[in-house]
Amino acid sequence: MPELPDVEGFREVLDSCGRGRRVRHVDVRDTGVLRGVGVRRLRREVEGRRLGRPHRHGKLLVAPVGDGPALVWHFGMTGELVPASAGDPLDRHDRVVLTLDGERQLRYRDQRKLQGVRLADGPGAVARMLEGLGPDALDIGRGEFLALLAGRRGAVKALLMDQSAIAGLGNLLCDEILWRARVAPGRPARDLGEAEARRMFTAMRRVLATSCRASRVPPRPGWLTGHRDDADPVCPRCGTPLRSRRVSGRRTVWCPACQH
DNA sequence: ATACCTCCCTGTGGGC
DNA sequence: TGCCCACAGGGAGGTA
Repeated sequence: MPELPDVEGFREVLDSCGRGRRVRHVDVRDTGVLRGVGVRRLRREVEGRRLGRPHRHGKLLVAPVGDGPALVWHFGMTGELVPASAGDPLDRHDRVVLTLDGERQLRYRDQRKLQGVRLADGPGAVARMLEGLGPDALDIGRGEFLALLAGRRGAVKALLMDQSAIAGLGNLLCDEILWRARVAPGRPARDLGEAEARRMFTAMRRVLATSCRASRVPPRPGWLTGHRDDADPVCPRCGTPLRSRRVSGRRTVWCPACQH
């Protein structure tokens, strides 16, 4: 699930429910989601400290605890951050439960455990975790975006999906952006014309803005995302049957009539 | 630099 | 009904 808009929603959850509150207890219910940190060190570094202002870069969510370390979440395909009360029944996929002041809880819920939680010792460690990522998709300027496209000969969708080039876009967002900009996913990025490249940037901004408001890529009837799982999906713009194939290892859906 | 492959996990839905 | 496989909105690491 989680792409930039989803993680932005988790950041808001963390900010509104967690910021300024002390972590009373860390309950690791499944160590399979801990990355590079064990239960003991996690508890020692986090329990008793207050959550700071959370920060998101791409699909990573960084939550400072106290004045030193930070929790760093990556939600994989199925992760989410769920606000709860201590008395609420646990979900079978609640992997890590933070109990805060006032019986509040933040639960890291994740079915597949493809990614998980890391602990950064301090600001330097946070920076190292982020250093492989490109600029955040919400921050990148048009000039920088156009330069990115011009510098790649591979498929434009592969570029958008590459977190080291631009951080935050996932499979659904990429397909939606390409569909809105009327660009076929397999086109070599550097072959795009000026007008196409500008449409790509505009589409990215609009799709991100709307998706962030919904904290997800909304499966609206007028969006490609609203139809990709239909039995016989057709383009919501022109009615042409949609096509589907793998691009950069992911299912890619596009309209052969409006995307060139 | 880029395209492919496998692997990491769990759950679901379809075909047989 | 049961079994097996492919696939699912994540990424890393290795190979050509």
